[in-house]
Amino acid sequence: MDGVDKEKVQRIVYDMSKGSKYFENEERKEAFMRQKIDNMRAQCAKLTPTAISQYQKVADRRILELETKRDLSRIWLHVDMDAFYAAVETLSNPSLKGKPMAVGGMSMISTANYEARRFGVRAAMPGFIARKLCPELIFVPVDFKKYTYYSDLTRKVFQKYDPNFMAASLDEAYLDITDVCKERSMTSGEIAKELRTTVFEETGLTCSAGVGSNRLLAKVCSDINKPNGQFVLPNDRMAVMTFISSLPIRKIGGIGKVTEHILRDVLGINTCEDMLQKGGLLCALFSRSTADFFLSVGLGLGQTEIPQVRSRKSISNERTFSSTEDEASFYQKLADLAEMLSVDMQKEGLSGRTLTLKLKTTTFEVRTRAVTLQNYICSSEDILKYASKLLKAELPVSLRLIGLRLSQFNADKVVAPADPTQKTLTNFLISGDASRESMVDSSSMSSIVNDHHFMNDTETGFSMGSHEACSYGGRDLLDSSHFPDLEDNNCAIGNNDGEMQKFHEPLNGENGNKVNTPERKSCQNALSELKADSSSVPFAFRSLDEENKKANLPDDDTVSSSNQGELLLWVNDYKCSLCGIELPPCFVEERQEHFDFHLAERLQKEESRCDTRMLRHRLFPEDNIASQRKRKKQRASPKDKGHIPIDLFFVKSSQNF
DNA sequence: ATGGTAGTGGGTT
DNA sequence: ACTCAAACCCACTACCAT
Repeated sequence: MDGVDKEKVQRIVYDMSKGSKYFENEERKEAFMRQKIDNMRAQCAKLTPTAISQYQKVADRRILELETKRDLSRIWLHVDMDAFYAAVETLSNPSLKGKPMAVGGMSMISTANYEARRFGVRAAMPGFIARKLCPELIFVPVDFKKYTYYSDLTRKVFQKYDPNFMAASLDEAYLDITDVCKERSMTSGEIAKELRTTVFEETGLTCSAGVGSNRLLAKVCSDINKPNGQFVLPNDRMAVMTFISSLPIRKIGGIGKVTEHILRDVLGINTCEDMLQKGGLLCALFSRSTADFFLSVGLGLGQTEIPQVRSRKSISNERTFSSTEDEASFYQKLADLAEMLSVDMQKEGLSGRTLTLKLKTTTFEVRTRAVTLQNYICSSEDILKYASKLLKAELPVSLRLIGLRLSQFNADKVVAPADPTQKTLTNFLISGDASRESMVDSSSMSSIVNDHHFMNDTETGFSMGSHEACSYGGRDLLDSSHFPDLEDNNCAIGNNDGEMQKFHEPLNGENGNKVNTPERKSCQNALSELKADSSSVPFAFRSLDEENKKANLPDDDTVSSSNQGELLLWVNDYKCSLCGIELPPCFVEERQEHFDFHLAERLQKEESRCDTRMLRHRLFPEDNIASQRKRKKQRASPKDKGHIPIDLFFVKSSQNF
């Protein structure tokens, strides 16, 4: 954009943000990024000349291999509507024409028209800053219905050129125009021009187009003569290499601010061509998939295939509100989100077994906490039940956002869960272990993908974003290796605070003890349950342990040596590890009955060949209990040491035998 | 002990 | 008084098998 006073814009944005919680969080993030860059630099410096030349060889070979995959046979067109939301709003209110306008509100704007952009107003900029940059800026609230309507109109046009076109968003699409070019004996540029004209005729909206031999290139091209323009990159290797050579890496989809920064500051990479020159270092510092992506960018390669139908993997919703510590309002918001999510799930006929709670604290720190269930859920009651448990473990906390996500869908849209439960009991009875068989399958599948790494990123901690989406779909193999009915201890609430937190913990002195470590979390769980019912919890494994030690029976491997699946545990102090039924700790008698039920099942099966001593050994294998207890204890943080974790115990003692 | 895998959290786009 | 949704990648950990 010409005529934008960049420095003035930057100063205003800075002045408006400075001192805010948001700004402080941005500074933390930047500090973290600088740390990452320093780590990578150190790693670079450690490389010996021989190692570098080794990696260079690896890179050269990789480049040759990637080159063989170059496909110049397809013609891809990327269409991008110009300032889509703003343009639609101008259509429905022509008085906005020629005036600086933004779609959104004071807190955030989605799109700005070109008049507003001249003032430095941008998408994803908060409205109050935009207004400072351009006091006469007109704000128009978002109206997705309208945008969807116009998006559908454009898609009807796209369909005429490629019935299988790929919609990337409401305002972007990829079309494979190879066939239509051939059939109508037109050049790709002519097709692009005609398509843009038709879109304008049908909608009154302008768009920009890019043509290239793959989607990555087409996308870059559509940006070149924007707005209301187009650019064609011929399907010719030399043309592609020339085009790519001077192209700044930031223009590539999948390379954003952070990646650009890292590549520039660590390796001195500015253009796509530099990717090839520094191929050795890229292979030395990044995982194979990431290095492959970078190298293929250097070669101007991209996806040319129409991807297999990608089913959606999660549904989520989240809401921002003014910061509060009020727990009652948290639960109200949670209930609303659960209701909305449930409606969305049922609209799609889906149910999921992993529920993720997302929180953004007042200081803009984002946390997610997830639980994977044994059964699939989609009702708002179930969602709210588990979401509340997740949230409870985080209290007290001051929040500005809560979100919920359901994932790990049932593949075949059957809502009835039942199956995992059944299998568990069966496994229990036959002393078999379905998970073992499943694991064989999944490991053999993923070994295809994980056969080789240049090296891992342990030290750098660098993680690449969604480049896979526009490069190689190799990881998709992994998706089919999730067996929904796989029987695991999958009810544990995980909590793995990442490096980010570790890093800024020290910077965050007064808050340091509030960080939720896994230890703290599990203790909080246990504690809250204790509060709910501190008197009636039977706690029997101490004596049990002793008993079994004395028994010290010889191995009875004749049936199976597997101990797993045979213990009755109350996972999270709530759920039977054998069949998934939920019984809170206070249901003491019910729990005993439940245990008896499993026991009776087991006895029937075993009676014929086992004496009771053997049975007891199988039911109470000391190692398992002891080791699980040990692990639980290790997780307890020093200050909570006094509390015994109670989310693991037997209902009945061995006296029954 | 060692190595592979699934689940989870967090970052990035 | 700095959004929302969805995908993917990596690090870490617990767990399991050998």
